[in-house]
Amino acid sequence: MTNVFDILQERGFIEQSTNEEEVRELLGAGPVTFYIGFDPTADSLHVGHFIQIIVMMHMQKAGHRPIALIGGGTTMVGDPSGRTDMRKMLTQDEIAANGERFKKQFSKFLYFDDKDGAIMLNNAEWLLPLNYIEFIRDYGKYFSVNKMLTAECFKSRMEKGLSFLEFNYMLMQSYDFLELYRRHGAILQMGGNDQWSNILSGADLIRRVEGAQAHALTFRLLTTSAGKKMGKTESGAVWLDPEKTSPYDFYQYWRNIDDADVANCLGLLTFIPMDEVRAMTDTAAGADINKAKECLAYEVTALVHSPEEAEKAQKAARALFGGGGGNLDDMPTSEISQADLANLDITTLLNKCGLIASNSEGRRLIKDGGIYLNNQRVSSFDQTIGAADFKDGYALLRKGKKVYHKVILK
RNA sequence: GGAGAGGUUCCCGAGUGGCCAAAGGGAGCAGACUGUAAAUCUGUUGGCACCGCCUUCGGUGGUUCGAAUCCACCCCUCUCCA
Repeated sequence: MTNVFDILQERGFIEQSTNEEEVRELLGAGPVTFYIGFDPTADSLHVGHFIQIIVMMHMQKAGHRPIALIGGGTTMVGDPSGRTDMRKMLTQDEIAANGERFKKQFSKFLYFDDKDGAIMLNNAEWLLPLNYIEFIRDYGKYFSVNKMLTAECFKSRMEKGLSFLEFNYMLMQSYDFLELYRRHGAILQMGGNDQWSNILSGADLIRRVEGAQAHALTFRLLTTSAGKKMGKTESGAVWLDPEKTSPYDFYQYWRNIDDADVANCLGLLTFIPMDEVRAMTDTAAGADINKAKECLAYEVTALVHSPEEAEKAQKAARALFGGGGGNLDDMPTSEISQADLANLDITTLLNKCGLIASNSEGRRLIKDGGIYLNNQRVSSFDQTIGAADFKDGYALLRKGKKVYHKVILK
């Protein structure tokens, strides 16, 4: 059987490890219990988390045991890594509620059932009851402030300022690793490359306290070829929760990524064998790359939502962009009543559908020629909408080239 | 605690009494060209009953015909000193 380390490497995940050879051997030798932490700072996981989940899936497939750690405790502190300012403080209730949402989402991707299955834990369990004096006496003594200050994750904050609260984050995460080592024999922590210093610090703590060797392995963050973080849209992150990012929008996000990022994403976000990925993208010149994009969009949507949802999204997208035919049932839709129809103008309608944030924006868009009703450019912002615009009971609104919205007249 | 610098529209960052809804850049949005791509060019980016009106420049008061700009107090951030 192929060593999962090689798989991860081939697919482009691996960025840094404590010792490449040792970690590789470790993963080849037998089942390893490892963990990845997720701080519940929002009410849904997003694609940045998804890449970590994919890693856990690869690892579980290879016979290793994942611990999905929900950071109910660490979120109380807030990770300063990769941030230029302090995070918004969340209340304990919000954190707990978010943690519950995470929990549900995880169960979709990993097996937790049997005794060898994945484990889901929340570090609130051991972090919240910690006693301050006891903790800093027993563990604080192992941390060198001088050394911590040289860590990359703090360096960037030396100018903008770093509160003592956030400075403690590294200790909390390190303690997690130690706790999971003690409870479940976890000897490997993985995470995004921004977690490198936090993870290392935990491995150090285990060595100092327990005299045992623990390992760190970090992955590339999901970035575009231009180095920008992926998974962001104008309306925020690309969420895994279908309520927050509809399967259609999710599909479209991947369908629209840059040519240069397709191969990358196929490696990181799907399970398509790498030789197929290469076959699809290596030679794909010009418009052929679109096939690879469709494949990517379909696969990721199928994984995150379901093959049925992916199918629907694909059909809707093809119907809209492929020119005629196809099924318009699965695109974003609003309903209006006969009563709404009285004196209904285009701006009001756009507003109702959530396509514009203000009437001013609507005016602007119409002035710029960016609004279409039933594929006819709208030229006046006070154009009225009547029953005649609803052929077959619906009207098709479009904003710009890509944002379609169906309005059903009830 | 002391001294200094600073808090401006989504972000960075100009602006130091009227010509400021506020330069410039980034980012977003739209148009053209395309492959639902990139690059490029153009337009645009507080709100509204939109040739006009209303609300914005950390907060609260004040000076003034008029304040993002001046004054007072307060809050917050950074740097140096303790």
